[in-house]
Amino acid sequence: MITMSDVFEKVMDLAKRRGFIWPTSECYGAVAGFIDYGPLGAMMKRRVENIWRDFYVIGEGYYEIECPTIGQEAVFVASGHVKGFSDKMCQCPHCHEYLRADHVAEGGGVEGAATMGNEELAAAIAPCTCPACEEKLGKVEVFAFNLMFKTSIGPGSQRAGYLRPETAQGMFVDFGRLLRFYRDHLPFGAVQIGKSYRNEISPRQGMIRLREFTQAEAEIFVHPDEKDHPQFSRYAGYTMPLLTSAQQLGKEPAVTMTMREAVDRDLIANEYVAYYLALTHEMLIKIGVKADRLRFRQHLSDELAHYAADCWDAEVYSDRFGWVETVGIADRTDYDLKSHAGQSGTPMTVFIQYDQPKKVKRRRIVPNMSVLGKQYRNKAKAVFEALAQATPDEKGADIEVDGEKIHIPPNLFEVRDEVIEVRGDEVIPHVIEPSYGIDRMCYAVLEQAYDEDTADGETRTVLRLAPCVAPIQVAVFPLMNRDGLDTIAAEITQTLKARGMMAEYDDSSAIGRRYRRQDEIGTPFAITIDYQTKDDNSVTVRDRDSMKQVRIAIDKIPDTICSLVNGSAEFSAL
RNA sequence: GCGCCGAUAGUGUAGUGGUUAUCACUAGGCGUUGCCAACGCCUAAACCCGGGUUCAAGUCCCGGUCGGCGCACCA
Repeated sequence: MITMSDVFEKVMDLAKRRGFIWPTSECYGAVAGFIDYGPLGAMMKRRVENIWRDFYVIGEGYYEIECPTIGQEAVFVASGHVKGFSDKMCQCPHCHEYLRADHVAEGGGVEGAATMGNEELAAAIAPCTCPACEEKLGKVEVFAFNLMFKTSIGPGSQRAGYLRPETAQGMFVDFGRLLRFYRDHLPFGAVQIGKSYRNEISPRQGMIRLREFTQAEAEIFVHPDEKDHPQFSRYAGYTMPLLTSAQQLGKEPAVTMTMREAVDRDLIANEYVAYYLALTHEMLIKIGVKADRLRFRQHLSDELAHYAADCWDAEVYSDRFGWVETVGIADRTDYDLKSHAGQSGTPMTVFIQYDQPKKVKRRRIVPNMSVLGKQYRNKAKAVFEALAQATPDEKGADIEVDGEKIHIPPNLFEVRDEVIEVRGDEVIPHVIEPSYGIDRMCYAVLEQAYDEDTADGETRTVLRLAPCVAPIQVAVFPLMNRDGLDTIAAEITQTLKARGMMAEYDDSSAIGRRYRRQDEIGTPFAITIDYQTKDDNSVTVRDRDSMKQVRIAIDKIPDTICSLVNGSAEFSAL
């Protein structure tokens, strides 16, 4: 282990130098909040994404969909992003500091700032002092800063579009199609991996806060009364440290307990949330996050979105940035589907059939259309509607239409009591949403993998990447670049590639240098062809972390390397 | 956005306003080399961008961009 105060800089340096990530469009000057993944970074990121797919698409059976990254305005009106994703801001005329206008107002004792319009708020904060320079603000302009990138769709810019600030909305608006795809059954889920965009005011911290970033989100639609996960037994006994809201308020350390216990004690809202907390824990460990640098923190009531029933963040500890929110797992209730149903006019419900149809008594009031229609003419429709809701007695029914009280005598309608069969309910599903920040996961993987040790008195830089996320899975070296060793090495490389392995052949310079080069980019295994190979068809396999070597037969190479990379075999057991 | 600090080959760096911009590593070529950054020879490669001051700017000044830190922001 190394103790380095600034792993961040070393990791970023290595990332730039060896082609993991670098600033975008450097020849024109980079742009804050945007990065390029280089050859090795893009490869590693795909591996992380594919492990995510293994868990959600293959494991859970939630199919992946792909929606546009530009959405029309209505989508984000419904989601609340057009209104709620913007902050009311103002600029101090004295020190030119940008300030949150509503925060200034609250600090100055103004009530109801959150609901004020821009002009009203500007007037309200005029007597307040600037929190930065403590001058009296006076006349300022309050303006909205929306964190969404806005664009226009088609010529003439009649139609507003936004770059999506999250992938989630695509799955919500596709609800009807997805429901039919899953043959009208709850629960079901859909997932999406893709770019999202937020026009951050001041992005910082390398790849932690980006203006364009990759999200992997799952939207799991469940019956609101059935939040027990059918496969919960898989994780019922799974333990991990939980930092509940109570623990945080009491400044107590995280508690470790099983998921079963956490749900039973109501620390986690339901089995679904608990299941995905555990699944997330398992996945983050698999990609190489260290258990002691991973915790799950529950949102406090004041940071919980108003519609959410429960929300937990998986936080990964960074030497540079402290605890970084990397995954969010929320029970979003029926908020999103309700919003889109309301905005679009399309019902977003599932018909849940009863085991037995219910017989329900119903009173129906049938108006005498021909008489009432003539009598009330253009008001007739409103009269019929009011009458249907009325509770008539033997003297007739008293209704009110447009403020006018109307008496309908009993001979102008008929009251029918009937028994009808109700076969089920229309239910708005609740949504369980695990949402992963892929870029942050990649950063965590790199930072935690970075290590320096001493080999032969020299410092060795080594990325201890989990074999399953390492960009290059195996390197193949001929000990000498002659005597046929190079052709044997080239053949082995081809064989490995034919098995789908990312194998790299290298015959340049000294063998030690080649090992070091691969150590630095995290290649877990190296095969060396030496003179003994020509005698007995065996090669050495070298382990990156221990630098130990074992001999294996050439024909065993593909199977052995595959098992080592996918984790079904350990090097130490060879 | 504000404030402070910084920016020189791929990386890390030296560089009092005045020669052909220093050194190391890295990378490429050739040779050598029987397992962990070996060696020899050769080669490639940089003053962030735009103004200004000056006879002369990598160096001083102003603006911008990017990066780091603090503030603010982070549905």
